[in-house]
Amino acid sequence: MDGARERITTNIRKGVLEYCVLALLARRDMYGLELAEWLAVRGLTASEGSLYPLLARMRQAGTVETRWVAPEQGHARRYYTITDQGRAHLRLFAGVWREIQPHVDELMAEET
Amino acid sequence: MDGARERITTNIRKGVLEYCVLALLARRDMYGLELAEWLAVRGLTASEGSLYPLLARMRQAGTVETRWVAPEQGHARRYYTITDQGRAHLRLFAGVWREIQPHVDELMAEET
DNA sequence: CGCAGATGTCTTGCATAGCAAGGTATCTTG
DNA sequence: CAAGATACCTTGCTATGCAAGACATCTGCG
Repeated sequence: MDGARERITTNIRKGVLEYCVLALLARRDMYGLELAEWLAVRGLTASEGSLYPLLARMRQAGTVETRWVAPEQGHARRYYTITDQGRAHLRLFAGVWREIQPHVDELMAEET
Repeated sequence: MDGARERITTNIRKGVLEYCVLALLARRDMYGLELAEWLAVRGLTASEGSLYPLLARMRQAGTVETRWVAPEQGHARRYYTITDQGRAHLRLFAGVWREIQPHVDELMAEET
C-alpha cells in the first residue's frame, strides 16, 4: 500500500535518535556526516535533515559541545563532544529504555 | 532538573504505542479503559488523552473494528477487534523493531 | 585554468502523535 | 436524589523526523 513501513520507522526514531547520538559521542567525538552515516547504516536515521537540527537543539540544551577542526587535507568539520549533562540525560534514557523495551519485546515476540 | 524523564518516555511511546495496542488486540478483544490500564501499568502510555485519539485514528485507518457491548450490569463498552490489515501492520512493525532494537540495546548496554 | 562532483554544514516548511485538562453520560450505592 | 465510579471522547499545545533544497569548499581532470 502506502509508506506504512516508513511511517513506522520514522516514529520509532523519534524516540531514540537523540540518545543514540549521545551514546555514540560517549564513545568518541564525531562530526556530523560521520554520525549520519553510522546511524543511517543501522536504520536509526534517514538523512541529515533530521540530524543537523537535532544536533543544534542538543547544543542549545547543553548536552553536547562543538569545535571546528580543519584538517590539512579536506573539508573543515564540526566535531561534537558529549558534556556531563549529556551523560546524565543518556543515563536517564537508558533507564527508561530498560523499563519499556522488555514489554514491547514481549508483545512482539508473538509475531512471526 | 526539569521534566527530562517525562520527555524521554513520551517520545519513546510515540513510536510504539500504536503497535502495542495492536499486539494486545491480537491476543483478545478489549475495551478502551481496559487497554489504558494495561498499558499504563507498564509505562507504555500516560492517560486516555493519547489512547482514545489513537484508537479513533486506527478505526479510521482500518486496523481495528469496534462494537458496543452492554452488559447486564455496568456501563456500556466499546470493544476493539484487530482486522487483517491491523495484523499486517503489526507484522511490519515487528520487523522494523527487530532491526532497530538491537542497535539501541547495544548502545545503551555501555550505560551503567 | 575552470568545471564537475564529492564532502561538509545548515534551513524551511510540513505532518504527526502524545498529553494535560476538561467535558459528558450512565450506572451503582447509600 | 446526591455522590462517586466507570466509561467514552475532544481541544489545544508542543515536539521532532524528514524531504527538499541551499551554500561553501576541496579535489581531480581535461
